[in-house]
Amino acid sequence: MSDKNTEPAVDKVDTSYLEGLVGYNARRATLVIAESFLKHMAVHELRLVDFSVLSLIAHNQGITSRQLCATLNIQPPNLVGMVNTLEKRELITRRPHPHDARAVGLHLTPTGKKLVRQAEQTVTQLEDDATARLSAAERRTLMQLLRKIYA
Amino acid sequence: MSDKNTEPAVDKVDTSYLEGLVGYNARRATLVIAESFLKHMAVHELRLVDFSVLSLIAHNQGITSRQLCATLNIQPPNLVGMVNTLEKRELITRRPHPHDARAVGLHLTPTGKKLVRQAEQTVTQLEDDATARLSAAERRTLMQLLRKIYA
DNA sequence: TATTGTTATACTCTATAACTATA
DNA sequence: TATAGTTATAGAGTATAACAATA
Repeated sequence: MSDKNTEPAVDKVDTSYLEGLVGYNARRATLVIAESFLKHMAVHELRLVDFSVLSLIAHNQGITSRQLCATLNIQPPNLVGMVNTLEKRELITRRPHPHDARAVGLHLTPTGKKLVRQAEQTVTQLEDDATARLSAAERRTLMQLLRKIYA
Repeated sequence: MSDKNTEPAVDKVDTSYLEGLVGYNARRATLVIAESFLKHMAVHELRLVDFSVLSLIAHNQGITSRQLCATLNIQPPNLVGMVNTLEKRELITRRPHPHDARAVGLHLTPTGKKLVRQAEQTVTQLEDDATARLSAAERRTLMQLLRKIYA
């Protein structure tokens, strides 16, 4: 065949348009951190959402499932299994809510408290790694700017 | 029952720990933008990933499926259906790759080009809305800091 | 041997409808 | 009438194994 082939081939992919979007950059950064999170949290057998739930219970002893769902944007049916699993692992307990017989307060067990302490240390390390190329001031700026988008 | 109930109840949920994490803030911001994206892109019948694929083809005529997968972190089997759908909608065409008979070059049709132009305008508007509380300088800083995390 | 594109398939994540007990 | 927690279920999204055609 003669070589006057006019079909274009792509050498290096031009991503400049997408890189000009905040959404694209936020998504890529989030995925990188989430991947690191998944890997580092494997030793504790926790996923991202499990850690968020445990940490919120740790800092809000007696929080209800509904409050967790509202805070983390989880649908109530999707939380049920997670809470059951955490309870079976004896990381949390359900106790009656003081003012509302429909609701159940969630509390950490001593084992749960210990795990949260360890997991939060892991997260601190992981966050330091992920933001290693940022100064402390840049890190604060970044979180401030992100909050302006979602809050 | 006597009211010396010692069970704690949570009034306002304390999220300060999670808000101190870059990953948490990045995730929340990403979800807010993604939700807006989904809503605004509904008129074009495009999801986030469809737009990314179309936009990359627009700026890289002749790009292959593999290159799209590598750029967007998609598994090849998951791209097949998307490309088929876009082809059925007559937004893209497959043409032989000039140097590699295994590969297929992806190209926009005139209809596809028109849709990408419209969709990119929608995205610009949407990004402006999402970052309305940021100055132009802050927007640039935000993208720069996010890139330092994932690049 | 390695890579492109593909099929089949499974697993996770997320969303909705409907029920019960209580407010 | 509304809300908390739950069950069942469906739909997206994402991942792996294996194959034919070509490098």
